[in-house]
Amino acid sequence: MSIIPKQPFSFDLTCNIFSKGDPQIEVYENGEYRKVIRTSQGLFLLKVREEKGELVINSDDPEVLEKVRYIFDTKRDLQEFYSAVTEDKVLTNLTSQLNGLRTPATASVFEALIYAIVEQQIALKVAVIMEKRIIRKFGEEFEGHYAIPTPERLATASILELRECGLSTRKAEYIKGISQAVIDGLDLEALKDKPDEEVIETLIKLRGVGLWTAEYCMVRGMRKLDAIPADDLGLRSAIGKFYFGRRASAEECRKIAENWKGWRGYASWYLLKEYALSIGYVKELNQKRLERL
DNA sequence: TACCAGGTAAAAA
DNA sequence: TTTTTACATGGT
Repeated sequence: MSIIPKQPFSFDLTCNIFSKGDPQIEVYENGEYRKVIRTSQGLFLLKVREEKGELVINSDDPEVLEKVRYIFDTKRDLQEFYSAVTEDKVLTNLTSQLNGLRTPATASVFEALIYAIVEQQIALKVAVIMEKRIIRKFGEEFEGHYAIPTPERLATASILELRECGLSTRKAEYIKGISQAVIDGLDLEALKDKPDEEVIETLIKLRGVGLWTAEYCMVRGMRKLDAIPADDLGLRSAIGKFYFGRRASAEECRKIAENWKGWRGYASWYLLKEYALSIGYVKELNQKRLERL
């Protein structure tokens, strides 16, 4: 089955962050995105490719297709975002360079929340190593791949087992606590439909979840596109580079972001993408463009 | 070798 | 109430 995404849409740019991913967890290689997802039918090894502007999926299950639409944000009209930020020169430049880039979401809110905890304070590269250890250790094996661990599995993991993945005792406790809260009835998925303030209020009641973690989770796991993790070091560096010539403070970030109202999540993703994740890619892309001229 | 890194809760002041 | 500290570990 295939999906026709709303243009502009760039599968290659959107998947780029997975190009160095773990082939057994989540990866983009040889033009194919691959990940084990959880549906009401159980686990499924999702494979997505782009052909002639359409996303080709190895399933015709409506639930899987809807998941793909969600992960790659295929229904959104990016032109609305581009039009909304035309007064911002920095962003206008980026939106033309990164035309069609979507923010890839996690398949579940829980997944984003766990990543957020792991990524607190430590270097992103270190965090990614730990995340892979956690998934390999606690995730169910399926067709040679590993699924994202369930709250049930993480809640019953021992502190020692989690620490063996490199986590601090504290973060191990956070992850167990959040998993237990989900088991006890906290419906993270339902938060997607609640107003931003209510989501933040709910999330920061959890031990280990501060404002940064809540906002990160909203952007990465809920498509709350107006949320912005202003405390994020990477974002503060990115905004700083473009608007201040030094690392910006969280307050300065929120102030700049007022201009992007309605699209703060997307705007910050474009800035981060350029600044930290794929500067090389954009350069390479532009180089290819030049060569063609 | 230190020091830093997409923070947070708990202790100390 | 506000400020400081501990935490884990891989890069640089």
